[in-house]
Amino acid sequence: MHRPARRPALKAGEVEVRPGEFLVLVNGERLHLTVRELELLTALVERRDRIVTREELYREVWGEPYRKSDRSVDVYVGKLRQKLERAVPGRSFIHTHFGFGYRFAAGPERRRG
Amino acid sequence: MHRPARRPALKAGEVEVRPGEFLVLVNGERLHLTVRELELLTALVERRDRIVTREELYREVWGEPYRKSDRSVDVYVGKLRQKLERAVPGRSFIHTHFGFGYRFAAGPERRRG
DNA sequence: AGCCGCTTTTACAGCTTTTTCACAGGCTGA
DNA sequence: TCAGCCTGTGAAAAAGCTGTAAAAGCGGCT
Repeated sequence: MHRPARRPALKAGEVEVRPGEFLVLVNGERLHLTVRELELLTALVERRDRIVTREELYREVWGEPYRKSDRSVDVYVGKLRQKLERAVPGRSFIHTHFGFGYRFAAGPERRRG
Repeated sequence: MHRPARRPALKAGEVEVRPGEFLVLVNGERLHLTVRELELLTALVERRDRIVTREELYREVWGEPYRKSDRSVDVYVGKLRQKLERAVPGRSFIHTHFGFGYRFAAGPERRRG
């Protein structure tokens, strides 16, 4: 893993991630996450509004090559969704793109191009 | 699932394809495509204004030799036409050249061939 | 040891996509 | 015009992907 020791805080809508402080705030409330959950959420928020493959997420968070049979990313996306849903009911942050990967989006669709 | 990592964005009239981001924009709006649809559209746009045989398309997208009885290319051209028609009614991007193949064209016709 | 919390793996149901099939209709050369 | 190959397309079958609960694994702690 080659991430800098100090990683900047990221804000995406209601979600604020401060990886360096091991802290996630949702609407100002602390969200209790495990290490893996925090790292995966950080990776997703760093890449917000983009479709990210499982391979990229796995490499970034687990630090080793992805095996297609490995479902860890899916399982942790599930955990994050549960916790985010409890924090902000009715809102969905992590979107599935079938066959491609996942995309974190906090705001309304951003127009691109 | 994902092919060459960094493929450049392509723009052809109203259609912009960003294969590296798994993204297609039509008049700035995201067009939701499946993996095969995206790859086929990318192959066509990369060869825009040229007649492309099914053999070439099949090799490029499916990565294996074409069998003459295989209608996959036709089926997916149909799917792309439907989705493009919904995005830009009245415009047709993918033209059939009977006995030869297909041709993607976004701009006005330059000449007949 | 037993318990606890976290991570990884497994299993399977439910979906979506892809492939294949069948047939209607189109095109072309003779 | 007609026979015969080509193309469009809906639909069924096959393949593949995702969500998720539950089991199994792994340290650390008391």
